[in-house]
Amino acid sequence: MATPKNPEAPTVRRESSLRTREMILKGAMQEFSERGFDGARIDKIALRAGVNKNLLYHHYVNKDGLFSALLEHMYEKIRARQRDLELREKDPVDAIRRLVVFTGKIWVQFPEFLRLLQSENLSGGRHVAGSPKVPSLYEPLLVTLKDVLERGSQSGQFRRDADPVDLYISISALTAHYINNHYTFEAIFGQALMSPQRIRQRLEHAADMVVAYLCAKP
Amino acid sequence: MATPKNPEAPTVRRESSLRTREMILKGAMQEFSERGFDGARIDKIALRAGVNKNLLYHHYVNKDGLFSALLEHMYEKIRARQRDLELREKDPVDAIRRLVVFTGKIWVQFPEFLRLLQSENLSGGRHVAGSPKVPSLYEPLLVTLKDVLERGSQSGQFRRDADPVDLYISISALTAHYINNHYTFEAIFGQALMSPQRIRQRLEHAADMVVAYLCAKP
DNA sequence: AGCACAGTTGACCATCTAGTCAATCAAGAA
DNA sequence: TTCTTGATTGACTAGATGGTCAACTGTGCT
Repeated sequence: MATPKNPEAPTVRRESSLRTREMILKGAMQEFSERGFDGARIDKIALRAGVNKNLLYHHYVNKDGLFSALLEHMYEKIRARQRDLELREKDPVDAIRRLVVFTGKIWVQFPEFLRLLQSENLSGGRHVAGSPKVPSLYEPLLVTLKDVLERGSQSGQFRRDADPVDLYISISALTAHYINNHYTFEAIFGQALMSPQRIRQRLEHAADMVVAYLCAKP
Repeated sequence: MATPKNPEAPTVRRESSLRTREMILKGAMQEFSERGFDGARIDKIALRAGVNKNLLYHHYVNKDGLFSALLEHMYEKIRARQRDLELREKDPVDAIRRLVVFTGKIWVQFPEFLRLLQSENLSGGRHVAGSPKVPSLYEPLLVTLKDVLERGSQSGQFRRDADPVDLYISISALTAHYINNHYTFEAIFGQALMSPQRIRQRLEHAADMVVAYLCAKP
């Protein structure tokens, strides 16, 4: 190859390596989300990806590098998904309601991502800390949220003192915490929590709570 | 010894073994909460407890047994703490508000417990599933909560359709999720979340949200 | 044709780790 | 004193695990 003219050009080899990287991330996603960072085994990831173990080291340096890459990849995927939801044009109350339910459905659809985050926070956030890409991904969401809050308070429907960061954390909490901890909650309360109906009830409850907060006078 | 008359009698040996068990749990708490189940090392636990490694196996059979014992121990500790809070005699709104803030403060005071739960849920709740003690610990809390809700709706302050289980999960979510995921949230939002002032703001926000939900008409 | 280099591979290893074994110690019942 | 029994200890191991080494392949630039 030796100093190619166009390094971005899709050559046969470039495509093949792209495919293997995809396969590796897929295998890593399964293994890391099922066992957490420390429980995950490099050999199992290679096996799941159907790829020679050394390719993981070739492409991602080491276990931490692989986890970091996977985390970024998933953040992008989830944010892209969240961006599908258009909030600017709707009635503020509807917009917030939809944001809550939609966020909850994302967790249901990608429970592996939640487990990844759980594992990441358990290990002190060392991978996400080294990724400047992540905050930039979430800035648009915050802007949109601020915009909806602004419109809601100007129309007199929303309180004026709501903090967008706290609000987003609450939306995330009310939906994700339920799924993250369903095993222990099921043990505590002795009831199934992951049936579709029960999840629907949960998301309605979460949406009710957020809307009630925003519409309450402080 | 050979068939002692009173097996409960506090002999010198019984006391010593009690002390070592305490030390082991203390070391296990540190190690498990810092590294999660898979990341924790039996040798490190023994070292931290200042105790011979084989004593862990003598008293708790294996790593899983130790984790289960620790989990039960911590559940008891946390629930005992929660029971300190008397909710029956207060105004319903005040009672709920206090429950939220108090719950949040417990997480701040015992962050290791939250990490333990995170690790437990990450590994599919296999330890808590085998413990019949845990649900019985939480039944009184549910009863109290139902009682407060009942009083609140009879006085006309609270909505009538609030589900106590969903409500408790929400209280837990709004407070614990913030702490559980503060590393990733800090990375996302680029702001410190664990300062005493910021935590106070968070707990006020959580209490506001729960109260607004209960006081809203459905 | 020749060559450089990313991609790919199997063999290998130093180290770590949960768990085991067999022996020793000492409290206290008889 | 003797003897049982739980508490305690050091030495050991089988297997796993993250990571390395050196070699090979074939694309595509010159």
